[in-house]
Amino acid sequence: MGIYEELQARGLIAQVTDEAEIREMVNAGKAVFYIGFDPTADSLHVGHFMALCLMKRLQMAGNRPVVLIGGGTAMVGDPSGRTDMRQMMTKETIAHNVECFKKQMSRFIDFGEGKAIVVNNADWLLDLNYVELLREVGACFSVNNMLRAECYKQRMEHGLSFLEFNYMIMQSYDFYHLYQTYGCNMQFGGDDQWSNMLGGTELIRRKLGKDAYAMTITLLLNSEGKKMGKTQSGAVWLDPNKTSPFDFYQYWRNVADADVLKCIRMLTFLPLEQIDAMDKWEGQELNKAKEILAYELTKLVHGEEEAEKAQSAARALFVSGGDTEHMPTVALSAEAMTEDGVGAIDLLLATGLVASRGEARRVIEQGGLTVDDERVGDWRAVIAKSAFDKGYVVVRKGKKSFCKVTL
RNA sequence: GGGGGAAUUCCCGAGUGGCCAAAGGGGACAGACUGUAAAUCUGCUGGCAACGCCUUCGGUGGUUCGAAUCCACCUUCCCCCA
Repeated sequence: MGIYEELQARGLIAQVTDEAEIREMVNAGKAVFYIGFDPTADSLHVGHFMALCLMKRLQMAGNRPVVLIGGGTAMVGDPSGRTDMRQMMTKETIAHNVECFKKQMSRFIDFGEGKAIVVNNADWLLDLNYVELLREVGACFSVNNMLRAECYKQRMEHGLSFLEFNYMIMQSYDFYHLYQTYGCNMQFGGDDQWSNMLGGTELIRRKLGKDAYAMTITLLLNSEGKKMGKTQSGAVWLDPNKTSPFDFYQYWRNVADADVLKCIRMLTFLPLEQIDAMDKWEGQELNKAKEILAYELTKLVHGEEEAEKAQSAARALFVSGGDTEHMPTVALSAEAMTEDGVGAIDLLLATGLVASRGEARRVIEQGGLTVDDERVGDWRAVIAKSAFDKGYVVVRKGKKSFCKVTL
């Protein structure tokens, strides 16, 4: 089985320009391909992670990856799949984000001699001359066609600035540039990038009369059709300071039944035979699959040690008798603890699990607070100092939020 | 360039002088049921030293005893005509 077939079996391939050609090239390890990442935040998230994994798989099959960081395109902002305009970012923010991206990526991709390379499109886009560019590539684009592109459709209803309209041209120019500079003949990207990518192959064909290829990765959607990797409070980040390994683990541990196998197939590096065996699992057995998914992904992103810690902390909380060593921990401030002990509201507030005293009171009134497995039903209750004799108490809000509190 | 409309709490969206911390829905959170799942039912959803007080309806000023609501200017967005 070639790499192309494997990608297919994992459900990673969404659209391709020329299946036969791409299959042959990729399986033979002859592709020089690029994936673009716009540095719109100071950390990569799960969506990027998928792309990086794809890169890794293809690299392992002998293909040469080019990581393109969109320091230039980020100045414009990609309107694809968005209903609102992007916040304009300052040059300083973008430069900072570029650095953060590079650091995180080196964890997944081998940038050793003759392996993958990193480029930043700011290096060629920022120096472009407007009129020259218009004459050189602007002539190759049909506005009629562009307006028909899927990525602009949504925005046609709400308004699209000329700035963002040019995003497709920037991205196309990137591909054209990389084709000429590095012989890069293939582009990968999220499925929402399809029209932008086609713009590039079209430009190369018109300008150079050569064929270039594009392939998109299936977007990771849950069974309700929503993008995965997002929580109430935002994206699931790869930076441990933005999303702790424990929270990262818990995110995957809690995916819906219908999504587990899909995630394992698409995101992990487990052999397909093993995954196929899991496919037969049902009901409670799926919990095992969720644990595997959470463990494997945490290991890939944060390393084996962190994955072990997260797993053991999770088991400690949900399965009795585990060790509490790796649970998220907070120290109680000296003021909160009086002679008698600490008020239930103050204790809950100290964990950071609630945002205000009002919310803390509400949670307690509704029976959501547990201290060392004892439900505290009265918000006026005081947790005796002696409860801390062992050095800590375990505070639990609802079913899934925990925190160990030390003195 | 001309004309018309819009901005409300996490999101959508009612509200056009006091009865408004602001209907309704969604989401989130908590409880019951469970498998750390889904579905369902219930509660709850600005803050606080809490029968009261404070902050909030794009921004800044103003009218008024009293403004989300009226007026002026500003900002942003949408639609129509060029």
